[in-house]
Amino acid sequence: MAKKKTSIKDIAKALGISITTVSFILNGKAREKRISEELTKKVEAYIQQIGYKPSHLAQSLRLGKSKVIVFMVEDISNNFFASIARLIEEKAYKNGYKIIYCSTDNQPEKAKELIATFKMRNVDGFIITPTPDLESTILELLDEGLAVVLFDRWIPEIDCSYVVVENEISAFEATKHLIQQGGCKNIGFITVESNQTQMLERLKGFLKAVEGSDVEHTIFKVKFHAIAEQEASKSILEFFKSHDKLDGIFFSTNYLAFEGLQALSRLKKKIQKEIKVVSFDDHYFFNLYQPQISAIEQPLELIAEKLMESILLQLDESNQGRKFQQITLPNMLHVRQSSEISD
Amino acid sequence: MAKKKTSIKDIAKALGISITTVSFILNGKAREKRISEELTKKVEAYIQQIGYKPSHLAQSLRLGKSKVIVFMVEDISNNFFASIARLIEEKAYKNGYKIIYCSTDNQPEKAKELIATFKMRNVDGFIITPTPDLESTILELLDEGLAVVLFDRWIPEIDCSYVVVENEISAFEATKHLIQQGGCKNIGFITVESNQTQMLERLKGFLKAVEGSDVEHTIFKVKFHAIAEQEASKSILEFFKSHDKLDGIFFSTNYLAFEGLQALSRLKKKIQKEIKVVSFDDHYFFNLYQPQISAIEQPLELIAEKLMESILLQLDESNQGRKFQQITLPNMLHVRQSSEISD
DNA sequence: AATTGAAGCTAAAAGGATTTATCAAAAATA
DNA sequence: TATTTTTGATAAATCCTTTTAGCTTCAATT
Repeated sequence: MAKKKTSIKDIAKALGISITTVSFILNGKAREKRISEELTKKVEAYIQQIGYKPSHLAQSLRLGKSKVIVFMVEDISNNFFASIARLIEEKAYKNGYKIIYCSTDNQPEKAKELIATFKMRNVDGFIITPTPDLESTILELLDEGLAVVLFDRWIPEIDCSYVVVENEISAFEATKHLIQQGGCKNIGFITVESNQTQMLERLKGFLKAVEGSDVEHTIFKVKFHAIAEQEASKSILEFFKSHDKLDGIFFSTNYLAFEGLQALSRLKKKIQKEIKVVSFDDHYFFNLYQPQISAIEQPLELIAEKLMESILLQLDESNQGRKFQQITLPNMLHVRQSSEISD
Repeated sequence: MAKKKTSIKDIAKALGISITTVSFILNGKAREKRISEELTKKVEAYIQQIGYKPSHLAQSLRLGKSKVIVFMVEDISNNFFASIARLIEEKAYKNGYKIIYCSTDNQPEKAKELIATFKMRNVDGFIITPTPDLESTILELLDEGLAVVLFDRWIPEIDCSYVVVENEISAFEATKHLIQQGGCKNIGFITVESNQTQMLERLKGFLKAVEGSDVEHTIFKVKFHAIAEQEASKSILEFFKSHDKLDGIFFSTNYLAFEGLQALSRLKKKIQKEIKVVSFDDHYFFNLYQPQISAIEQPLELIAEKLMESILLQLDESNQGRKFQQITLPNMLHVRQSSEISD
C-alpha cells in the first residue's frame, strides 16, 4: 500500500532537468524566468499526465504560510456559529484556505491554550468570538503579524478588525415595537450574566427604549452556572412566578427564549394574549412555534461574507498599509404573532 | 513585528551543542540515546525558559504525518453534525489532532474534490458521511494507508470502519409503538428520495412493522430538489391534503418533521388527537413544541466517542494488524405527547 | 578579436525538524 | 600494554518546496 508520493524531484529526474526549472514552471514563472516555451509545455504535459500535486506541507514550511484559518467560537454546535461555519467554508476553500474549528465555551484559559497550540501550527489567521480576558493574547497575535477578525462580540480596547451587528439599535427598536405595537406596559428583559459586548449593547438598547417611556421594566440575568447546568429554565420560571405582572418579554438571545417559552408554557401563560414576546437571534423554530415568535434576525450571509473579506484582506500580501475593518451590520426584526395585538 | 520564531537550531547554537542532541532531548530519547543527565537538565531548563515549541509543520514534513483529521459531513450547520463536531473536537485535541471540517451537500463531485485537496495537504484521516458514488475514492484513501471512518451512513461494498445506529430496529419499534400505544390504523412514512443507507434502513424497519399488521400505510418520498429549494413543506402539505385519512406519521428525520409540523398546523390537524407523530433524530425543539413530539434519539456522545476511538486506532502506529471496527449503536425512543393516546 | 548582453537553465541554500551512521574519549577487558 | 566496549555526543541525510545567485552558450556590439 501507500505508494510514496511523487515529488518535484521525481519529475525533474524523469525529464532530465533541474528541480528549479520544474518549480518555476509550476508556479507560472516560466515566462518571467525565461524558460523556453517548448520545455514549459513538455513539463506541463508531464505534470498533467502523472497528476502531480505539490505538497502543501513543504510549501508551508518554505513560505511560512499554512493557508489555514482557525474558526474559534464559543460553541461550534450552537446553531448561529455552525451556520456561520457553513457559510465561511466555501469562501475559504475558494481562496485556497482550510478551516480548523474549535470551541472555547467562553473560557479564557481554554481559549488561550487553543491559540497557543494553533500558533505553533503556523496557522495564518484567526476568526474569533473572544472570551473575557483575552486582550493580551489577541494583541500578541496581531503583534506577530497574524490575521485576526473578531465577531459576534468585540474588545473595545483593541484596535483590530471585527464584524458585529447593530445590537443596541435593534434591541431599541424591538423594545419600541413591544411598547407601540404590542401595547406592553411592563416588560422583562432576560439576558445572561456576562460582560460580552453584544449582550451589554442589547441591554443598553432595551433600557434606552424603556426609559424614555412610562413603561415599567425588570432586568433578569440568568446566572452563568444555571446555563451551564441546564437550569436556566428553572431559573427563568422562578423569575416569571415572582413577576406575574409582566405583559412583555425580551429575550436577549434565542436559547434563553427557548427556555423561557418552556417556562411560560408551564405557567399556562398565553403568549400574545397575556404576554408579548420578542427575542434576539432569529431561529427556524420561532417560525414553527405556536404562536410564532417575533425575533431579530442577524444577517448570517453578510456576516460570513464580511468575515472572510476582512481576513483575506489581512492575509493578502500584495496589499499593504492599514488593513483593519470595523464593520457593524444591521439586523432585521421579524414581527410575528407573539408580539402583535391579538384579535 | 513578527520576530522570527526560535528553532531547534537556535537552541543548539545558544547552548553550544548539536541539533541532534536537542532533538533527542525534546523527544524524550535522552536516556535511550545516552545523553548525560546533566546536559539533559540544562537543555530542558533552557527550553522551558524561552518557551520553545517545535514547529508542527517541519515535524509533519519530516514524519509524513500532519496530525490533522478531516470531518467531512453533508452539512456542518445541521444540528446533528454540528453536535458531533463539538463532541469529537475535545477528544481530537486531547490526542494532539486538529480537525478540519467541510460540507459535501451530499454531492459526489464536491466530496471527491474536497478529498483530493485534503490529500495533498497530507491529512492523516477522514471521518466521512459518504455521498453516493464515493466507493472508489474511499477505496483509494484506504489503499494509500489513510485512516477512514464512515458514519451516519455506510457503504456496503467497502470493508472499513464505520459507526452507525440501529436504524431498522428503532424505526421498527417506533412504528410498533405508533400502532400499539398510539392505536394508529393508517400510517404515513415521510422520507427523502435518496439511497442513503440510513434512510433505507429506517424505511425497512417501518415496513417490517407495518406489514405484519392490518395497518394501512403510505410512503412519501420528498423529492431532492424540493428539499434543496425549501419547498419540502409545500410538498408535504400536498401529501397530507391528498391523504387525509392518515392517523399516524413517521418522519424519517427531524428536518422533515419540522416541515411536516408546519404543514399539519396549516391544515389545523390536531397532533395527538387526530394524528399521532413520531420522528427519527431527536431534537431540543421536539420537547418544546406543543404538543411535545415523540422522537428517536441517536446517542451522540457515544457516536462521537466511537468515531474517535476508531480513527485513533487506525492512526496508532504501534498497533498493527486488523484495525477496522464496525459499530452499530442503539437509539432511544422518547415517547412524548404526540404519540400517546389523548385523554 | 575582444567584450557585452541575453537566453536558458541549474546548483545550492533555506525552512525546521528527525534519524542514521559515525566518531572521539573514557572505561573495561584481556 | 594492547584491545575491546561503553559512553556521550554529533555530522549529515532526509522530508519537499521556493528562490537567489550563478553558470553556460550563443548572438550582438565595438
